[in-house]
Amino acid sequence: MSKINIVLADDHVLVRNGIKAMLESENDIRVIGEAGDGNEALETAKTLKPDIVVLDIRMPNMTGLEAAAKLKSYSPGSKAVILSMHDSEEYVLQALDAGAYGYLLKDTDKNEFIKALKQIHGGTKYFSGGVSNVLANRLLHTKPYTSAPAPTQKDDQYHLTKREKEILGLVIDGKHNKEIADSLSKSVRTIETHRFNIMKKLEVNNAVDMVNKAVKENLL
Amino acid sequence: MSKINIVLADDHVLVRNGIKAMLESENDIRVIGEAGDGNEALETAKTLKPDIVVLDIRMPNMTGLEAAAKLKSYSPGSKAVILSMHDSEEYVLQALDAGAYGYLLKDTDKNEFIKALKQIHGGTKYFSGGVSNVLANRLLHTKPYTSAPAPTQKDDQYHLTKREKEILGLVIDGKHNKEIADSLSKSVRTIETHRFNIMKKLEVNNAVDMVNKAVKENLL
DNA sequence: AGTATTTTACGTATTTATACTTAATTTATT
DNA sequence: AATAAATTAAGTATAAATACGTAAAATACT
Repeated sequence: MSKINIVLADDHVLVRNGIKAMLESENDIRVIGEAGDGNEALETAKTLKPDIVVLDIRMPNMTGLEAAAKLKSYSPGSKAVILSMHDSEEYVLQALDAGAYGYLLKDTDKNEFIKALKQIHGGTKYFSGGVSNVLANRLLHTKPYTSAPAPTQKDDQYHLTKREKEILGLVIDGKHNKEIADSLSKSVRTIETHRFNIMKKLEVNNAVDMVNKAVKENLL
Repeated sequence: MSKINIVLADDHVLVRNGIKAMLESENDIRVIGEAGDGNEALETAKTLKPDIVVLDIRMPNMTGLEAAAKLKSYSPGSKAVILSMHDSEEYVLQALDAGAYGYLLKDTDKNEFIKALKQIHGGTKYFSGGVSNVLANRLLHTKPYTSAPAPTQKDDQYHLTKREKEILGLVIDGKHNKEIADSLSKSVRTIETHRFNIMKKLEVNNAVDMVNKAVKENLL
């Protein structure tokens, strides 16, 4: 069996070196190229036709997500893997949407990283355990992901503050105001105020509709 | 911080011992109970109220999946984790549907296992990397999982009458009791009685949870 | 025809949510 | 330092939901 050829794209040389060192011990994996930004990653992939391109999500010129989406037209046989520090739902879903074969968190340990690369090379997607949560919840709440709904002003129309989102989340979990108040060490009146404000913002007039709308508009 | 209390359910003593040995080194995790089949797992959970119940998928009397589904009524605070040898799509999706917080493959290594338990204890779902593929594909190919064919007697546990379902549907639509009463030409008291009965049947104690459970259990 | 289930609805009491307003603190932003 | 935004929380009033128990009709099932 031939080695798995990798191209690493990350704007920090240090990070690239770290990953390279990590992979060096594994002798069926080989880093054949590196890139410092999205464009370069695509060009390198086009030239070297690696099996896998590891893309940092945050890079100059072009993000890893954009690069992942374009990868197949530069090197059809290469598979993109997104590397990220965050387990943000948006990112994970966008990665999926961009056709990425994996989404790895930066705190993934060596063993898992290698396991993931091998699995992906075998054609199976791999999402870090820390991220599977996002997929699971998305599936449970059964909205198939419709690629990015242009977070223009819609985001503002229903703009909720951090605290409001937190409380909304607890309401969605079926918690009573009293429970929420206790768990946040706040007065029940405060929670009531927040709920009132949330309902006003969402233009609804009862808790169930509030939850409905929150889920529908994905405000959590 | 207190330890994470675990109950292990697997029909093979050897497997239980293996897992126990694996977890022993971790000093914020403690195995407080064991069970050899699904029924026993539920009874043990009811008594010991562990944080997490690790359930082998294949067990005598009751499978891990069934036990996971019933766990919340035996020990509401406990989270179920399914342990399986297979990454079968059906199993994974059924685990999700049963409300499990995780799905771990039996070849999961020690580090990952512990990471998973901690993460799950923190309230975040964890699905083995080898399994995330299933979730990802399911999401991409966008058929939201419609809970398995005929859930045998589960149907009976939460059996709602036609009227109750009708009213539940209206509640889910965010209607107030007054509106429901008007649209059905019934008294508000009647609607209240129905709601009370529905909530008793679903073992919940507020409207949002009623809706949550109804959606989750697909009772409409 | 007789029994079981479902649907309807009242009583009574308690709790919780809704509907606003106002306003004192914190925390961010410029 | 000044302004804006967010968080907290009170007042006051009304409306609605929750928690049972009880029970008369209407339907369904054997």
